[in-house]
Amino acid sequence: MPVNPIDLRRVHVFEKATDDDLKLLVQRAIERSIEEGEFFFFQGDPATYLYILISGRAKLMQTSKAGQQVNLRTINEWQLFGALGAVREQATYPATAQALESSTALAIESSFLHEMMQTRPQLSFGLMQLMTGYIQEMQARYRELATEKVEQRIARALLRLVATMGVRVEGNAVELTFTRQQLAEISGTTLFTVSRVLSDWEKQAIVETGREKVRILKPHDLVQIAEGLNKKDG
Amino acid sequence: MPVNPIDLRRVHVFEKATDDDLKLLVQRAIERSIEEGEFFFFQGDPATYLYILISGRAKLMQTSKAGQQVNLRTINEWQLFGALGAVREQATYPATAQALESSTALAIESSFLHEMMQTRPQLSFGLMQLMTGYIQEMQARYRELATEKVEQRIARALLRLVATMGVRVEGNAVELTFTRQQLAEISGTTLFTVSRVLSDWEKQAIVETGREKVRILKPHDLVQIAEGLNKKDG
DNA sequence: CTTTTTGTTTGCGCCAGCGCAAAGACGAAA
DNA sequence: TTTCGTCTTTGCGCTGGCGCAAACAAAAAG
Repeated sequence: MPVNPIDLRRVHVFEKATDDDLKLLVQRAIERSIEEGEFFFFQGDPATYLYILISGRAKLMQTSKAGQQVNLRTINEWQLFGALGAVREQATYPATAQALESSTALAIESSFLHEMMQTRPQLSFGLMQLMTGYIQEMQARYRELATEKVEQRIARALLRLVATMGVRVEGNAVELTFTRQQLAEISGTTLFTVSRVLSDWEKQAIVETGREKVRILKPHDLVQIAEGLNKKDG
Repeated sequence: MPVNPIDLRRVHVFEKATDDDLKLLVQRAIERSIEEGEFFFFQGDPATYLYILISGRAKLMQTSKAGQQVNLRTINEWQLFGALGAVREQATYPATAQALESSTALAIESSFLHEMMQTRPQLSFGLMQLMTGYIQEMQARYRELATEKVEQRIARALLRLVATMGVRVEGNAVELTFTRQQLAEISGTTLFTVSRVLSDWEKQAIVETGREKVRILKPHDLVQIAEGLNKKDG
């Protein structure tokens, strides 16, 4: 089903675009639907299209020569990804985008956005803001990985996920749908360690766990842990 | 001593700027010289100026609430830093910039560059390219930290430093000037571990070390190590 | 229903790398 | 030269967190 141009306003980068520009974008866009586990693009492919996720969920990940993977971030609805090609000619995607569930995205030619930005500074600023956001997030995550203990990192990962995609259930509990494996990748550890830590927290009634489920009962305690202030009842 | 506008071309972002624009920038710039160990700005300060390092060397670092530090990158001559404020109004610096040696930089008001970018798409693209470069580097470093062993990370850090600031000496050896502590911060480990690893490599004649000096004799061996292919004579 | 697949938990062994301490080496200054 | 401060090395003990294996649990498929 066709996308309403107005909906594109939900994409931060296009917040201040004119109605006409949005219409242009939608006209030039191709809709691509893929199944869970399939790929929008692979690391190393020429970055000819940029994508806007309109339904579903995807992840960006990076692989080293030795074949080891890390998750860079999770993409939710109305988020832009793969936009690098609009900046640098002949760029290749620095990461792989894989659908976490059946997903649909709008694909727009990178060169088209590039052209539009030539005459629309607002668009450039929008994209730059998106980029500075990434830079800051990556810097923060890098610092966390370098200086913090696993427990802190898992806590932080959970809090970040709550902010972007938590679903409020009864009371002030919030529920997340994630496998231990995914959580491990996000927080840079192993599924075993995640499982052990979550079991610990469950004993302390900070969370409730289930298959592919984490329900957060005491967010404040998680914040304490994330900031390294949980000096054993200090 | 005054900066020649033409020299600003050495800054990637200004590569394609007109002579007039460069002149404008220099006119609006303030020269700031600081001593080793002093600061251009602190994390959390309002990002009112952006800087171009014209001599010396500086580092960008980030501190967590708990006071732990990481180095984000080293800034060399003719590199732009602290440019975030030109993108987002009322932004604050997400990192602290400290001089590694006596350094001089041009300070330009963020709002001024912001204004210029309104009418000069080339400038925006230049800045975006800088940003995508950072994003990619941070992503790569994050992956390395998450998946690679210390030895690999130290090797990688050395190779990166060689590329940006290595000084060629006799033969094809390259020399770097860094304390073990700095190398440790860059590669996300401790000065002890760096020392041990370098001693190892010295025994294998891959490097020669001295006080604040690392001379790389066999870069190729380092590349092997960095890529995790040094399976004990595999 | 049964079987298969996918996800989770937990025990156990192990080791890379950290932290400390103490000694050594180098460079600068006097 | 000696002194002083900074940087480096190395031994030693310790532990956080990884990796494997095996059992268990829940969902999906048949």
